[in-house]
Amino acid sequence: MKKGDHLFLVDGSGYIFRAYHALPPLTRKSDGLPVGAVSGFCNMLWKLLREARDTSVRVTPTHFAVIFDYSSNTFRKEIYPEYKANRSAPPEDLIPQFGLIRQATKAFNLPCIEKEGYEADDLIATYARMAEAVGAEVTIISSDKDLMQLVTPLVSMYDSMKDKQIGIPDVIEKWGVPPEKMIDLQALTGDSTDNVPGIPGIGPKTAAQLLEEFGDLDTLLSRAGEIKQQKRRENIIEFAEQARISRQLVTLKTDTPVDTGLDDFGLEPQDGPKLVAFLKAMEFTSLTRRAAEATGIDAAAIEPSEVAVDTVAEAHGPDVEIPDGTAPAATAEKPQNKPDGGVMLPADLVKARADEALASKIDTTAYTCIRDLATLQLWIDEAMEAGLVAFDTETTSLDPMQTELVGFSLAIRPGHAAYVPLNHKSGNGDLLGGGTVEGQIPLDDALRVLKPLLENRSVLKIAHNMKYDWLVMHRYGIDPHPFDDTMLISYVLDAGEGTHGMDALSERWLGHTPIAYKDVAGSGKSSVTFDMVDIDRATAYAAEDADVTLRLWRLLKPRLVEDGLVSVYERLERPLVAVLARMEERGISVDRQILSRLSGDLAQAAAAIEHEIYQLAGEKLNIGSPKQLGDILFGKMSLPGGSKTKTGQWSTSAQVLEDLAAEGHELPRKIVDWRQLTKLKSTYTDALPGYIHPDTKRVHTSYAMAATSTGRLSSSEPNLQNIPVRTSEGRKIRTAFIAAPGNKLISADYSQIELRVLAHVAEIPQLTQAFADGIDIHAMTASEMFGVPVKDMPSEVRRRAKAINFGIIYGISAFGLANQLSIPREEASQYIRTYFERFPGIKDYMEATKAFARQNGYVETIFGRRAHYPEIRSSNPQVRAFNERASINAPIQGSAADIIRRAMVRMEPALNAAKLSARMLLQVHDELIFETADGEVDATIPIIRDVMENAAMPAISLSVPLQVDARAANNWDEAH
DNA sequence: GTCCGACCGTA
DNA sequence: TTACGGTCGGACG
Repeated sequence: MKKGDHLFLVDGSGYIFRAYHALPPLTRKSDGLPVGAVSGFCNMLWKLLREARDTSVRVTPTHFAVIFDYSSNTFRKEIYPEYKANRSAPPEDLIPQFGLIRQATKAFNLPCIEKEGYEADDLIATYARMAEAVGAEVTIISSDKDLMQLVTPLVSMYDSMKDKQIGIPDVIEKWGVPPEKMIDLQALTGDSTDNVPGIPGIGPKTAAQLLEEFGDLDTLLSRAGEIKQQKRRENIIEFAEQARISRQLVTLKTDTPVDTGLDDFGLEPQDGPKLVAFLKAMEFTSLTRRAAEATGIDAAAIEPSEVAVDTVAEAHGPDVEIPDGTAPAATAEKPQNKPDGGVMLPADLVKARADEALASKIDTTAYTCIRDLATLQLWIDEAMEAGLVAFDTETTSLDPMQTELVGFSLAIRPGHAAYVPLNHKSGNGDLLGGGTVEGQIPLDDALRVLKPLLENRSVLKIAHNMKYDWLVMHRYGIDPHPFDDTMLISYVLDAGEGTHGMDALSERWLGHTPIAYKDVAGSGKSSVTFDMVDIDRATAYAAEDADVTLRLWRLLKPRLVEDGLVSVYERLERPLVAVLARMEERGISVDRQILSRLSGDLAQAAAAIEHEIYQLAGEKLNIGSPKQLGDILFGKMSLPGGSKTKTGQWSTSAQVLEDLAAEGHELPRKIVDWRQLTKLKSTYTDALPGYIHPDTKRVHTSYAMAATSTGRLSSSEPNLQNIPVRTSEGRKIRTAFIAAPGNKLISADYSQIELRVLAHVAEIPQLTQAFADGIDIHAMTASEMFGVPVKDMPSEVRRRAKAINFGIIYGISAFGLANQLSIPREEASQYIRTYFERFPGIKDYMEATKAFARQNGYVETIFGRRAHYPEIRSSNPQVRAFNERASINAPIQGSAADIIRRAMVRMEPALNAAKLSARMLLQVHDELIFETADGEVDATIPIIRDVMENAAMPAISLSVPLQVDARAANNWDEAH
């Protein structure tokens, strides 16, 4: 930058608040996202930049930057803790706009500047002085009086909302003092909005008069005795120190350490497509049109950009790989409905959509069946025009890795839905297998016209359980995006409130029972695959699913905004869909021979024990039947003590049998051994080979994203999250999970993540310190509780402390702990009391969590995910106690689940950036399994560790470090 | 054929 | 004492 250049500095943060209050509220039509301040901001930038190109206007910028506050924790808080302490949380419908305005700045191709610990005003002051020093002119786009101290012959201000230039004469006219005395003036008057005290009874007029008379603040304070008016004199003397503090508070820092130099602010040409894409995403139609015209591009050809929405104030940080900013929503306030009406606020939209959903009836006879390419093209054109479409696939199997596409359905508006049959067969098949039904579009033709729709970035695809449809379509060479998933939206909104299947949601929200699958395809032995279903029946069923999905989306999506859950959905759920789909698609290699050999060994060992059991029991029996076992043990043999199950049967649990074995009985021991062997055989070594895919020769599990109340994933068909590890016999099964030739498996797991989360959320100093020091956490607990030194601690003492630590995470009860440790309940009770005495913060956390759950009906993770406990207020003490324990556990288990989700979302980009080929294969709650080429192992592990250990950042800065242990080997057993 | 309880594998 | 899914036996229709 040089003399003659002209720097524009926009006070972005100041603008947000002013625009929010000055402009009418405005929400995005499609989902009710509040965008009023964003709209005003974009219009202002547009105007400033248009004038910048208009050479007939005298003032034109050569350099341009938009400056934001980073957070309210600045050096001023240290000088004066009450500074800005009177500020309440911003209104909820303003919160998402903070992030959007930063994204708008980038869309306009302008530098977006912020710095932790400094206010926007300090950065503006610093840059203004830097520019002045090289002889450049500066215009500050703001009307904030706090910035007026910066005005000089070279620096002026511009109030964009009043279209008014502010120079030295304007400051004098308005405040009665020149700019350089503004600091002293503000020190005297104070500022109620920022909680700057000043001197009581002195307003701008008096302050100006006093400064005129005495020259400056210091002179005034030293000669205060000369003031004639008694009250004024007394006040100035009494509050002199307060005025000096005020001066420090209002004086802008002109030496802020800055990361970006002035030369980086050079005005770049507009990036038309980028700008139009953002404006389209915001649904600012007229500005989109103007921007497209001015930059000479076709707006219709530009796809809206994907915007990230923060719902929590101050949750923005510096640029990171993944835009971020989730944080607890507990401090956010409910949006205030504006009485002036006219504009739909989220709450109104939610209500309107709920009414609409219940009012409109679903007519399954009104759907279209599309049987020729021209009609399909018309529907696709219509969906393109609409910008959104509900989509659903119909297939031959529930397994997306095996299934074949039979048809698909589309819905563009409620009631406006169609089914496209592609591969229906005739039912009266003879030995030749029946024929393909006439009048279906050839699969390749249909996919050719469907692909541009599903991959068009300007058309939102809506599905219920998109991971399934994504996998199906991906196998046909299509990568659907962008998308919304009504199952996941429901999960984010209502986890813990029933299931999130489409039929249940339709029932719950639309008051409509969709056609049951079994009514179309039959059930059990008489069931047929969907390709054998009559096309008319299929049309009613399939098109209805798309219709219902669209209606659910219209109803549920706005609730995300109202409840402040947009970022949970957009950061923790939606991006994971494709990540998990790829993991499922990759599968993991399982060695059939190893399993087969283990199976044989287990069968032999079990058979031997079986004979011994028959001998000891004196008769043959079905050992797998707890009922028969109970009759023998406690009836015929009348062994002592057995407890009963809920249904009054004798319990034959491992615990009971172990206790009997400890008393010297032989039979119970044999039964326990037999159970272990047959469990391993039936559940693992016999079952797993059946899951090996015929083509890929790998095992492809399926992850359920919306199955748990806490935010954890679950795995099924097969469940790869419960592969044995605790016993050496069980661990042999893990040796069958192997890396492909030339590759290694890497296992990376978080160490003690839930206890670390507990230390963070409950703020327990001893735990935090122990994790910071990297010492044995259970031994530390034992030492604190029992006064035993950590060195040479008996293992039994440590074991008890460990059980208590886990108990705490589970919402401890004396009954449960007594059971776990096989000690009297009184003793367990005493342990818990001692624990709470040593770690009082734990007790506080538990009580606070229970109270929150009782008050709100849900609890929250550190990232704002909710887990609902509608029965926490039950009058049944057992039910209530159970819900209390679960609500204590959920924030801990759920926060850990959120952390690993964040790691998973970031993992692929991080590996790609490092040019590594490692593939993420499995997730086991606190562990990730990868497969990578032999030669890349050493380079890959540090990347994995880095992503996992920093996964909470920057949204949450944990008070404890996260530690990840990672190892590579040829099989899962050795890698773990 | 379908459902539920008991049991047990994991974090 | 939290969160899951799979297998089995046994009862029901």
